[in-house]
Amino acid sequence: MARRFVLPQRPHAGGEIDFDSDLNEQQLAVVTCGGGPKLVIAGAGSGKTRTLTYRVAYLLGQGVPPASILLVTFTNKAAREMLGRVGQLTQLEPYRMWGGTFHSVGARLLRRHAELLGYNDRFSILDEGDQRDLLRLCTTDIDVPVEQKRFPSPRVLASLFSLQVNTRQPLTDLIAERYGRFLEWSDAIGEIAQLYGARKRAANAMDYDDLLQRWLDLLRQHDDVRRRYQEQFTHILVDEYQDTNIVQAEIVEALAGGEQGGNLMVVGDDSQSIYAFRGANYDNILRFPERNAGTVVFKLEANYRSTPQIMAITNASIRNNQQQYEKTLKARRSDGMLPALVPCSYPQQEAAFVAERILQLRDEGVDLADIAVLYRGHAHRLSVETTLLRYDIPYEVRGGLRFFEQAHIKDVVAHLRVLENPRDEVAFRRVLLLQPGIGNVTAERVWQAVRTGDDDADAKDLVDKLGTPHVLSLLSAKARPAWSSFVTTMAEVVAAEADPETAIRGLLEACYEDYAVAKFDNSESRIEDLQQLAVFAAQYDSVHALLEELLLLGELYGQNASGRGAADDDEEAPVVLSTIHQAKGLEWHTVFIVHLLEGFFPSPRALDEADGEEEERRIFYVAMTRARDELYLSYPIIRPGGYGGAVVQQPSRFLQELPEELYETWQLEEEEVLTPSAAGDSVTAPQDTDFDPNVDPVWDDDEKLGEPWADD
DNA sequence: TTAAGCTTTCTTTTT
DNA sequence: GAAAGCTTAA
Repeated sequence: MARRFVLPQRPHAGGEIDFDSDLNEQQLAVVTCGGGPKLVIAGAGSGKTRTLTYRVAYLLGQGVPPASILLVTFTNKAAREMLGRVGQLTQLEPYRMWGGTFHSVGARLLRRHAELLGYNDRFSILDEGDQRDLLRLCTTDIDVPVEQKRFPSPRVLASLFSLQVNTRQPLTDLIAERYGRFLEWSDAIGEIAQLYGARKRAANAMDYDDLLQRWLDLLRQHDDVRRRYQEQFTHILVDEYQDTNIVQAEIVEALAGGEQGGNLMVVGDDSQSIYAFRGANYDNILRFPERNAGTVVFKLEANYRSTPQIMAITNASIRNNQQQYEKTLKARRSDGMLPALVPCSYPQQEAAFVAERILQLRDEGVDLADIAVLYRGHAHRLSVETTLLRYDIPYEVRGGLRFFEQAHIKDVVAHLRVLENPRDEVAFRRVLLLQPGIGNVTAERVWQAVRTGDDDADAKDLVDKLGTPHVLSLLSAKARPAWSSFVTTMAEVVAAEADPETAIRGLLEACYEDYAVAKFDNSESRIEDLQQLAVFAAQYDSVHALLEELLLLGELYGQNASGRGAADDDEEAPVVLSTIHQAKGLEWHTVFIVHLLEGFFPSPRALDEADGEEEERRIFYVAMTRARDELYLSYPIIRPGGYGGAVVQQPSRFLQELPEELYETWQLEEEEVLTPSAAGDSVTAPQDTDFDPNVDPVWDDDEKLGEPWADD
């Protein structure tokens, strides 16, 4: 009815970009290339992000409309940063471009077309915790003979079903391969898979894997939809392609397969593929040219990040892998110090070394925020964390429990989810179980009484039902007193509708604060978190937008995870503690990699998998290539064993295979002091030793330790 | 039927 | 060395 008036986006004057001087030859070739499938093998530190950014800017400059460009990245943060940068370069508003992770773009498209697949546009997204909750219900529903052997836990089931989607392997094969002991349960597991799928649908809910698989279904089953997006996305760029799985590859190939299609550019580094455990398929990048006829392969081989010394050691390490694209990274920086190999006696000493060296670096003028401590698994972070705390060095932990995954956050958010999607069984049960006097049995009854398959049902209907005499009759005497105030609260939240902040504050005051005090011993900090959540929610003008942010876009982590309230303004920006996986794509002046022990890194469980060792070596490679100037590889020779006894460990095989001339061994000596002195010079200057990583540096002893080494 | 208390099971990495 | 899961008491 209204007249359409199109406001074209035009580059402003001054938006001129000097491609020639901003990029090297290889980068420029990628940025300015023509149509057709493109594979860009981009070594670590080769300016991959820069190249992608300029490519997008270039396309816009060529007159490609922003809405025709789809940029898929590994994290949403990366997408935001890249598009923001494109915006700066081109003076165009970046919001018209499509950018994000596969999951977030998938969710966006699926909401548009949900009805075609039997969902509605307010479908819930189930995270892992929700997935497990639902799987538990499914397991209870099929009657497994209890007296027999153990049945796989929801966790195991979730990982099986996820791999089933992401790797396309038959369930029985997966069970046989990874959980042989559960083979006898294959039939029951298959049954649960069915049940789980049906229950997700009934709940109008998708888990992370559905966001990919349903997206592919959408493209495959609905030609008109597929054509529409093939026409829209004339340029598809995918970053970190080495970490995509089969479903993701098929999605982009389907999208790029249109008539003018084929403008698919994937960028990645096969040496940095570290997500096979969750179904990422190395073949995607290795065999991209086979799958996409006419592929032109580019290589970015100039490394601007690291010193030649660091590059020498990283290259030497990755050379031990068989499967990879041939490439030669060339150093562009001037010489720096040799990477340091630091054998330590025990974890506390290792942590002390890290802390002392950090203090020295700070004195030398290195920003704390430009220093990272990386480890293979979260468990390794503890000794470093406590030590940094003692040294009063501010730090920030990346990863671990995400903000949203903490119980108290999920509890409160579950209320909002019910309002958004009244069919969300998982969220509704969670809310019910918070009420006093209600356990599993009553929750089930109430759910059966109020559940609806009605597509258009809204939250108000649901809340109205909660107040009916019928529902009331299901409750035990214990549950009744609190019930009416619960129903009132929910009704108020419904009334607050579009305003997530008000809804959250209302919930807190009406009931959750009391609940938290009773339930958690650290209720204060949890309530504080929730206040933070309310503040955070204020930026969103709908519950819907808030939920999407929390579940998909969130790079939001727990407040309590940082050392000294790192966010405060006049505080120094903190040192970063992170798993290697979380460190992907980042870089620091100095990187410490700790706990490089055989038995930890490579992870023994990974070694069970085919090609497990190569993947672990790539993880090690990713870790080392994060460093620009200084790299410290350390390990404690004694680690506290799982059950009490300390165990002497070998250094990681990844250290043992490194040529000696590529690093320098630092021998730690403990200063002899009688008083517990403040941080001093207890870290010695580097010394030459003839250390051989095959031999324990301090003790020639390979047995279990009966006696503690204690401090001598 | 709930909820507390006790036992058991793991810990690789995450959108 | 914690969280989930099961048992048992109320």
